[in-house]
Amino acid sequence: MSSEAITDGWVEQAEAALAAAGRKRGGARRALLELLAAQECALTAVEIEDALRARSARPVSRASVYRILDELEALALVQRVETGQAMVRYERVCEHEQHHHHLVCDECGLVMPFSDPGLERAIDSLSTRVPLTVSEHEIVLHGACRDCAA
Amino acid sequence: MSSEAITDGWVEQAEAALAAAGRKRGGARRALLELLAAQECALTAVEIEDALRARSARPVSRASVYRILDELEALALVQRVETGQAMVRYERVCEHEQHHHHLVCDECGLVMPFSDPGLERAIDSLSTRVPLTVSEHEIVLHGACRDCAA
DNA sequence: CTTAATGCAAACCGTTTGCATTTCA
DNA sequence: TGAAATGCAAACGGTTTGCATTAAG
Repeated sequence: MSSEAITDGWVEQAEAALAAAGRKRGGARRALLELLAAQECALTAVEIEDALRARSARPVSRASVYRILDELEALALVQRVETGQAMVRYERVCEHEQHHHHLVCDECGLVMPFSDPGLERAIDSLSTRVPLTVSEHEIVLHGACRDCAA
Repeated sequence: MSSEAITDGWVEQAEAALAAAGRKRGGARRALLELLAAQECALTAVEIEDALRARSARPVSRASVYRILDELEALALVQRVETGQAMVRYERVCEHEQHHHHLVCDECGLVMPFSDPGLERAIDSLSTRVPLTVSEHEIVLHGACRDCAA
């Protein structure tokens, strides 16, 4: 399916990284990995929990969702996205995939990904001139989406 | 003092905007405005509350701090800054002042302002090509500050 | 006087933790 | 069998709300 093509073995990459870190396998985590692999953009913990319950996929408790996301974040397999919407969002990080950022509609809460080479260049150059060893950056543009602006 | 020179009458501008919106004046809000006017970078609600209590300035209750910040944000006099540190930060918005963004040290929590014309240009141009009527943007670079990276 | 401003304490809600149980290697 | 994984429910902590009181216009 298309989602597998897009993620290009991200689930396997994640499992390998976890194994290398001495972790055992588990069904809850596997289900969560597969869900994230199929997403185009960031989800909240609750959205993840609901999706796993709804999809007849293995239900995973809220606590496990957070714990698993934390582990994945520590291994840089997942990234937090702060959209200013009270809850944190999470999405997979895939090396072979183009880095993207987010557009947030402050009216309806819609979150969309976007990417822009010029912006990446500006950030990369900036990163070398700043009193911080930059590990990550996150750009969020706020505004009104097409439907809401209409 | 330098803080007044920097803020260039922001307190008065804010009071005027509030009056125009039909609001009455109040001591708590005034104290909060003066505190924000004197800051160089974003503060959390708790930091604001503590600063007002400590400085022998008028103490302001936590609830009022949040309510006042919400009002000021609605009038675009104050801006939220999401640093991914669990609590939101707030800082004044001053038209006559150069727009800045933030560096966050993920080790010690230090938050520093920075600005970069190239980045602003990239964002402005980007804003016209994206399916969102952009009202605001926020850039946060995460990493390790000089002390923590050492 | 009429409405906004404020304080206090309780409610909220996303997230984290403690503990008992199950599963993997 | 020993360590990691998971679920459940309680605890946490930042933020918001309800309600009574005070103060501005």
